[in-house]
This record gives sequence, structure tokens and C-alpha cells, in this order.
Amino acid sequence: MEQRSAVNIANSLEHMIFDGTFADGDRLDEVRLAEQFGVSRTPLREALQRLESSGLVTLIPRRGAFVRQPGPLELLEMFEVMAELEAVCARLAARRMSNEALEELRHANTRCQMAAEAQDSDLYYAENERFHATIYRESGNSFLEQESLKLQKRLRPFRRQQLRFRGRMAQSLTEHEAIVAALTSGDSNAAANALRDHVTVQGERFQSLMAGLKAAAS
Amino acid sequence: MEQRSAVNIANSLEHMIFDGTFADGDRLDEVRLAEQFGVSRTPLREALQRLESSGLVTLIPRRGAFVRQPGPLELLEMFEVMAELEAVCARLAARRMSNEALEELRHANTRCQMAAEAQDSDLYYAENERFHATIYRESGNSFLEQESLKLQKRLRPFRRQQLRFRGRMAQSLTEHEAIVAALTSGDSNAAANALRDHVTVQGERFQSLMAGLKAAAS
DNA sequence: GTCAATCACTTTGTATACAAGATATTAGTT
DNA sequence: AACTAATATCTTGTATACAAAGTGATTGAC
Repeated sequence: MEQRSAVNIANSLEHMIFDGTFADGDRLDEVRLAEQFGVSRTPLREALQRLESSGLVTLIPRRGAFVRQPGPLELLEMFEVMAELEAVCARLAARRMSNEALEELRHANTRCQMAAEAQDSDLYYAENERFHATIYRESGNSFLEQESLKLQKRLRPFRRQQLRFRGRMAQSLTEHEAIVAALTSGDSNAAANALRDHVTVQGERFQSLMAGLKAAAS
Repeated sequence: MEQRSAVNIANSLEHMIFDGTFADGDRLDEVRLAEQFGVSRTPLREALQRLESSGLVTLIPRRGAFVRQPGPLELLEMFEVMAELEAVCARLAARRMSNEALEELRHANTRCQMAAEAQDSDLYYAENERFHATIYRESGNSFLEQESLKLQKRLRPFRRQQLRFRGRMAQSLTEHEAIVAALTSGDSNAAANALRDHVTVQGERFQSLMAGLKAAAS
């Protein structure tokens, strides 16, 4: 864990929060983390300030920094917003997308298909992200693209598990094809609905997963 | 300008960037600002880190902090996203809104009307924001509400000017009534379209304003 | 024995000091 | 006179030191 500079520390901490090194509500001890990173408290505090604006930690004055993992309710809300954001991207992309970009999208989906045939869910996940990112980009609105990428990144750790559901990759592929078809025909409403449903399914899967966990815990 | 604590400094700087105290590309001198605020460089730097994640300044390593005002293109993109976000809020609110909330919305619109009759564009602006914020809240999705409020805040300085166009307040009011009607009937598509158009008009006004400025400058 | 108050210790917030990189200026050479 | 190189100055980045607020433990009183 030899890392220098305040901005890199923020990224490292972000990663550690995402991969579950810290649980929800954990206090981030400044001196402890500072010596772990081999820096003083000053750059570490600057990193914490950044994480607070990203919503990953809560900064309570005179008390410290606490990691703030989204709860089930907030996650559902975020999935709902993600679905709507992607629907907007699709609607805009349906009108603005070039033929070259459509070809690129089909290529991305082909790579998804290969990953699915190899039953490689990690690879599928990576290619799937590129498929979606292509649609964000082709919305022709960089601000929308950036916002979508931000939320995609934020939801990544929670989305990832879902591909391990049996048959999910195959279903996802089918939905991709419907999306490509709608974008090809330039039908913006169909594209928006297809993408919204595609993402919403993941949110619902997540909901049932959470319900299962909750039932198991009681 | 007697202000203490890092988080307050961030808010003050944000305000100063919004109200045009700093122009696009201006370098924010740490020592200069520190003594203006009557603090040391440490809390001021922490404030700058926060502003960077909000996208208001760019932090170039070993060079300093530079204010980053969105250009005409980026502003149009932001208006487009705002329109779509509000459309989503409206679609969800149309299904989820309670009768009490609808009543509250009508009240908010009544206050807008009073402000319009008094030709008080500042008051109209404030009441208009509350009208919109009510719809965000009634989307029943706090995450969406927060994101919408963030973008609303970001676009505030640019939106504000538009109400000074002759007849804009009256037109805005008419559009509000269409929105309230759609929400009352629970027609989510109509509500989404009404709100999208309502916001898009502002973006287009802004575009023509920018075009005018550009033409005048050449 | 339990509750409360005071004191010690821990931790955050801020200032200052120091190191390293970037910019500007000046001097020297062509 | 113009361009380059070297140096001086300024600015950022980081460490350390100090002050203030908070937490916990111990002691005393009821």
C-alpha cells in the first residue's frame, strides 16, 4: 500500500470502500490511515473531503469520517435513476447515432456474446459496461455521458453479483439485441423503453436478493 | 468576509464563482484567499478539493486551482439533462403523488402567479424553484430528488436571467398549469412531456441569448 | 452500589514550517 | 538584438506542531 499524493489516496480509499474493506458506519481513522499510506494527515484529510462530496463518506465535525454505504432503499432508488438515465441516453442516441457507432455497438455485443458462451461472467461484465458506455457516448451529450458513467461506477459493486444468477447472461444478451434493433430502426421510444427495462430488471433482481438476505438474517 | 471552517469556505467560494466574482479560467490563489478569509492555507485547500469534485474548479497538480465555468455547449447539455431529469421526476410523481402534495403544488403555483402579477422576477424565481422542488420530492425517489436539486442549483445563475425576457413569466405560468393538470389526472407521459418542454424552452432561450452575444461580439 | 462530575487521554481542526517543482528574470553568448 | 541557460522567486504539496473539542475512565458522593 505504497501510494503518494492526495488524489491517489482518494481513489484508493474509494476502491477500498467499494470492495468492502470498510463496512457501513466504519470510522476512518486519520492517523491510522495516514501511516498505512505512508503520508501525513494533511493529504489524507484532503482525500476525505473529496470522498465526502462524492457521497461515499459522511464528515461529522469534530467526530470524524464515517463510510456511508447506500442501504437497500437508496440502492433501489439509484437503480431507478440509472434506468431512467440510460433510457434518456437511448432516446437521444436513437436519433443521433451514426452508422459507424451502430457497428461498434454490435461489435461490443458480439464480445458480450463470446463472453457469455465462455461462461466468463467477469469478462461479460466488462464488455457489458463497454456496450452501455457506447450508448452513453452516442447520446451526443458529454455531460449526460459523464453523469451516467459516474452512476455506473457507483453501482458497479452491486451490479456485478447479479450476473452469477443462472441464465442472467443469456437473458441480458437477448435484451441487448432488442436495444440494438430499436437503435438501428431509430425508434427512440422503443430504445428508451428497452434500455429502461433492461436496467430495471437488475434493480428487481437486486431487490429479491436483498429480500432473501433479509429473510435469511432473521 | 469573516468566515471560518473549511466547509463554510467552500460554500462561500461556490457563491463567489456563481455570482461572477471569478471569471472562467481565473486562478484561485491560495495565500491570497486564505488571508481574505482570515484562515491558513490548510482549510482553504480542503475547500478547493471539495470544489473540484463538484466540478466548479479544475485542480492542476503543482499549478493551482482554476475556476471552470461551463461554456455554451456544456450549458446546453446541462439544460438538456435537467429537462430529462425533471421529466423523469414528473413521470414518477404522476403515479405516486398524494392529494395533499398536489394541493401544495397548486399553492406553490399560486405564489408564482402572485409574483408574476407583481412583476417581481426575483420572487417569481424563488417560488418557481419551490414549485419544481416539490415535483422532485414527489417523485418518491430521494436520490433523484437530490440529483435534481444539485443540477438546479448549478444552473441557477444561468436560469435566472431568462425571466427578464418580456412575457416569459406569463408563459411559464401557463406551462405550470399544464403540468399541474397532467399530474392531477395522473397521466405520467403527459406530465413528463409537459415538464420536459417547460425546461427545454429555457435551454432554447439560453441558446438564442448566447447566439445573440456571439453575433454582437464578432 | 450506582450515578455524577472531574480529569486524563484521544482525536479533530488549524497554523506554521519546510521541501520540491514551476515560473520569471537576468545574464551571457551567438 | 535575440535566444538560451542559469538562478532567484514564488507557489504548491506535505509534514509537524499546537489548540480545542470530545470521549472515556476514575473517583467521590449519595
